[in-house]
Amino acid sequence: MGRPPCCEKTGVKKGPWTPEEDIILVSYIQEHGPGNWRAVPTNTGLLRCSKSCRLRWTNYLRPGIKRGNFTEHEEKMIIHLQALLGNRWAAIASYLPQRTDNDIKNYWNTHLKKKLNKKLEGHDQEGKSSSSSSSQSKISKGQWEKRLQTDIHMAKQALCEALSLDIPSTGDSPNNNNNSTPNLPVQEPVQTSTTYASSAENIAKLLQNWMKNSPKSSSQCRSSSKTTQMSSFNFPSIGAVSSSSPSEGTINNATTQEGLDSLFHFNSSNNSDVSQSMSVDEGGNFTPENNNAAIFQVESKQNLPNYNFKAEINGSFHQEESKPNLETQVPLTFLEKWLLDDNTNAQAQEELMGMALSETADLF
DNA sequence: AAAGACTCCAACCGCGGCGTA
DNA sequence: GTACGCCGCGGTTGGAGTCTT
Repeated sequence: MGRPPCCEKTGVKKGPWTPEEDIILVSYIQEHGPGNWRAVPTNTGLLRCSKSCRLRWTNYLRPGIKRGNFTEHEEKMIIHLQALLGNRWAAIASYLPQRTDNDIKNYWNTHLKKKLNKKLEGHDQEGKSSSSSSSQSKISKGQWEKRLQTDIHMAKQALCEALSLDIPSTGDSPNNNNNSTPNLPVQEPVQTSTTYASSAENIAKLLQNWMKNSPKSSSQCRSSSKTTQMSSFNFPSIGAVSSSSPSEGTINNATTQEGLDSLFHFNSSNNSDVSQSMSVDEGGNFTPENNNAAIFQVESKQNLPNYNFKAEINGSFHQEESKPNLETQVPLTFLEKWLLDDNTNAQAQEELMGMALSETADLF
């Protein structure tokens, strides 16, 4: 019949992840690659449910995540995509591969919503003051969105039908993630070769913070970028944590210098996805082998489901999503073309972004 | 300086789709 | 065909940090 339960509800740790847990998770994924989340807690000895592990990886530890402020361009992208797709954050995030859906969702809820509300209110005030508003401006936002979504839906259906004749299967895309636009022909909008800050940098920061934190304090402090700097470093005993998983040797190695090297020098030859260059000095201090940012060399490996990276010497990444070239001859609406276009058309995007929503509505 | 209000975001929860036994 | 588990998604929450009074 069915499978064993995902995870026992009892004895599962909740709350913020400690740096130690992060290290264990990262090293495990480095070894085995992402996926098969159910096996992660049992194999690593982490007292976390598989869901929590997956979330931690996808939202925080995963390579390629950009942190910090959203750029104006990203902001505009999100606003427009939200207008198009609604609160389908995963779909929106697929157009901003450096950002997680959680990040985008948070940013929307905390910043953009308010921003737009203010703008909307301002517009309302203007509308009230000037009675001779155009007939178009009378269309409420809700109506406009409905119309937009209907149009998109119809366009997608037409595209899907057309593609089903021309392309036997589009399901092989490694990024075909069952998101809410499954029928959209996936010429993935993400950059085929985009340079951006290493998110492995996140892990570097994390590791640096962790190195600076004492194990005791680390359980108190959050492992986010907000983590306060600690003055001393005591290397925690990861081996102790991994004692519950004797079958996994890699984690036990981490207590030795060799183990550390193997931990920080991601260069697995099988299906591991990341390779990093870092060093740990005599005092156990973690030092990236470059001045400011740690260099993580992340190379494209074959079996990686989602992310292939090429590293540059300056520590930035090229993300090369190995997607099938689904160049189609099917006519697209202007806006969908724009959405499906890659980021090399930044200027065109900027122009489109500059348009008012009411203007983009005319494109349909 | 202290207390309360507010902001932000990592993490949790619950649901639905899909795959598997 | 059915039941069950896994995975991914969107909504929500908890609490640390920051701002205001």
